[in-house]
Parts: sequence; structure tokens; C-alpha cells
Amino acid sequence: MSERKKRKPGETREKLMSAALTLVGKGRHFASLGIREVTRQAGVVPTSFYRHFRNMDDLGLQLVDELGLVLRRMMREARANVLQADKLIEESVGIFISHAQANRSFFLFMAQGLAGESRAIQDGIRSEMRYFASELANDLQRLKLVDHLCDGDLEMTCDLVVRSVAFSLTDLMGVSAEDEYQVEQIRKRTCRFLQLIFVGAAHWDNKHL
Amino acid sequence: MSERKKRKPGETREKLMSAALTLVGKGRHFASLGIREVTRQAGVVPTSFYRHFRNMDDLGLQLVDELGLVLRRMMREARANVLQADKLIEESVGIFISHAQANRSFFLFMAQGLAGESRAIQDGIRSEMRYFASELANDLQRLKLVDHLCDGDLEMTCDLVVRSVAFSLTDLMGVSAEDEYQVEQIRKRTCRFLQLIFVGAAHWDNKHL
DNA sequence: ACAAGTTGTGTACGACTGTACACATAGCTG
DNA sequence: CAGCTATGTGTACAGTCGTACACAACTTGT
Repeated sequence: MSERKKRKPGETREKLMSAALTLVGKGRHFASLGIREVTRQAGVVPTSFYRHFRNMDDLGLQLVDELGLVLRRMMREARANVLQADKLIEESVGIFISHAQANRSFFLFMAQGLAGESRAIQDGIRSEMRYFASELANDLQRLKLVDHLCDGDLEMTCDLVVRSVAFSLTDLMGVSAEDEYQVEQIRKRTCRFLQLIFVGAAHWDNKHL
Repeated sequence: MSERKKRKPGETREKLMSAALTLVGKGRHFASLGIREVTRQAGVVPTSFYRHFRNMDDLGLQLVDELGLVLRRMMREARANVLQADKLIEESVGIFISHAQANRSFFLFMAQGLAGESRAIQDGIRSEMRYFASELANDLQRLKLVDHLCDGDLEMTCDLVVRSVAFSLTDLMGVSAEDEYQVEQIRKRTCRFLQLIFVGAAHWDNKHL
């Protein structure tokens, strides 16, 4: 038998996951990826796949878990860098966009998964977004910026914020990362969206009925 | 050779398109559909496909065109039914949801296409959304509801509205059409999103800088 | 009515797919 | 050291894929 490469434990597993991400990054849709294709990209024999995943959906689910880590890292950085409240939106959107560029394939995978073909992956991503929104609500409450809102309305506002940012993600994934002009347009537009939402939140109570 | 069924002109073409939609409606992702699969669902021999489409992307593009018609029909109905401005949001969201249920597969296809693997389809759907937003801006201007906004800000507001509704579409596609409780939740939540946005728009000018 | 064009059918083929199985190697535990 | 388990390899096979080609049947224009 041909020689066996030395490997660290779990190396192939990672190679397979990042191979799938690479293919997604090249413009493929996750739902259209096949086992052989992924193993080929990973430089591994097809049957190795089954040592780590039951099928492609399983791999997708584990990618969602890793996506959670990426998002948490991003949140941590945002919390550390957003000190004064006046530039809160600009800073946060900037950090979001730079993370989205740095982990382009991951965020591409996330954007795809929202309307993907595996219900489990959909739910996973949706759950990450819900967590994100609730953390955002926590932060806003801590900063006392919107303390006139009841819990439900604060949650709704954060939900809308997260959705708007997620939709901007789709825009961002549609342009080349080097096209700085387009990226800047998306950044500005996203900021304006969030400003509009927060203006709405600031004047919300009288409309609450 | 076996007998040839009588057919109307363009019948197979329609059968192929609705076969693709049917498969999407069954939970498949458009990007993962194959020619053979679609022709099988349409009850047609594989090679017939090429009489009408160059490849699956081509079929997708033609679906986007049909999607445009569906959206325009929806807009027309909304304009006809929304007479008094006070229930504008509730009426519009209601009409949107009932159309989304009635053409579930179409809207599923739309939600998928936003982050799909064909750039052309992405652009097509994005362009439909832009058209939708600009028509909405027209209507709002005609109703004189937001005449304190400059053109750019009105356009941005409408864009955000359309995006929020489109995102709600993803929610809606995630629940069974018969689950009336969930659908009602989505309806209410979407209305609140739009109310929040319009409250923001009503108080926007002072923040405009 | 006949020629031309259009649309659907049947057959064919090479490439690719998922996955089963037996086997080899590495690392861990005793 | 022996043996066990986890992990990677190679081979194999039946099913599916996209698509090329020749042919049939219907539609249309003249």
C-alpha cells in the first residue's frame, strides 16, 4: 500500500470541513456539494469521509457549530472596541464587515444556509442569530440606551437589527472583497439602516398601543 | 416508437419549469437539482430539456422572470385593497403572506436564489426587489405619508422595508403553511418590524446630519 | 399538399456519484 | 511487547449524471 502521511488527530476532519468551505467560497452552493467532491478538494480518499461524518448534512451541522465560534469571537471584539456610544453603530458595522471579509467562506455558508435544503442547518443558523440578537439586547440594556422599551420590544428591535445586518451580508457576499467602493457603499447603507431602526426604537413607546 | 402525446405549444416548457418549482417546494434546493431529475418530475425524456433551456441556470433565469409577474400581480392587488392609510401595514403584510402561501414554491425559490450559486439568478432576484422597493417609494410619495424625506432617504426606507419583508419570507418558508399559529406570529412580527421602521422614518430628518 | 422547422423520443456512452468491504497503519492501553 | 481502536487507503460496483445523435411526429408557411 502507498505510504501513509503522518497526521495529527482530527486533521482530516478539519481538512474536510475547510475543503467544503473552500468550495463554497469558490461560488458553489453547499447543497450542491458531493462527498467525492469535498474529499477530492481535501486531498483525501472518498471513504475517509465516513470516518468523521455520516453525510453532508452532518458536516454542515458541524460547520454551523464552528460558525458559532466565529460569531462569538466577533462579538467579543465588538464589545472590546465599542467604548463610546456615539460611534456604536459605525464601529459595530465596521467590525462586522471586516470579520465577514476575513471569514468570507464562513459567512457565505451562513447566508446560504438560511434558505438551504437541510432543515437542521437552517435551524442551527437561525438559532445562532437568535443568540446574537439576545446578546445585543443585553448589551443595549447594559448601556441604558433604550431603557424605555419593554423587554419584548427591545428583543424585537435587536431582532430587526440582526436581520438587517444579515441581509447586508448577502449584499457583501455578492461583491468582490477587493472592490472597496462597493464595500464602502454597503457599509454606509447598513449603518443608515441601523440608524433608522434606532430612531424608530427611540420614538417607539407612543406607538406601542 | 411509442405514441406521442398531443400537446399545446410550450406545454413541456411549462411542465419543466413547474417541475423544478415542485421539487423546490418539496424541500430541495434549486442549486442541487439536475436536468434528469427535473425532466423525470415533469414526465418527459431528459433530452427534451435542451429544446427549451441551455442548462439549469437558464431555467432558473426564466423562473425569475415569472417570479416578476407574480410579484407584480401581488402589488396590483395590494394597491387595489389598501384604501385607507391607517391599516396600510397590516393589509399589505396580509396580502404578502397570503400570496406567499399561494405561491409557496415560487417564494421559496426566491428566498433560495438570494444566496444561490448562480450569479445571474441572484442579480435577477435582487433587481426584482429593487423594482419592488422603488414602486413602494412611489406609492408612499403619492399618499403623502412621508413627504418630509428626501428622495434618497425615502428610497432607503423602502429598501429596508422590502428587506425585512423578504427576511420574514425565510421565516414563513420554514413553517408549515397549515400551522396557523406560527404564521400568525410571523405576520404580527413583520407588522411590528414595519411599524418600527416607519416610526423611524417619521422622526428621521433631525438625525440626517 | 408538400417542404421546412419545431418539438418530443429512444438509445448510447463516458464520467461521476455514494457507499460497501477488506486491508494497512498509527497511537494508545495494558 | 501485544492487542485494541481510530483513522486512512484501495478497489469495486451499481446507479445516476449530462449530453450527443438519429429519428419520429406534429405545426406552420406556402
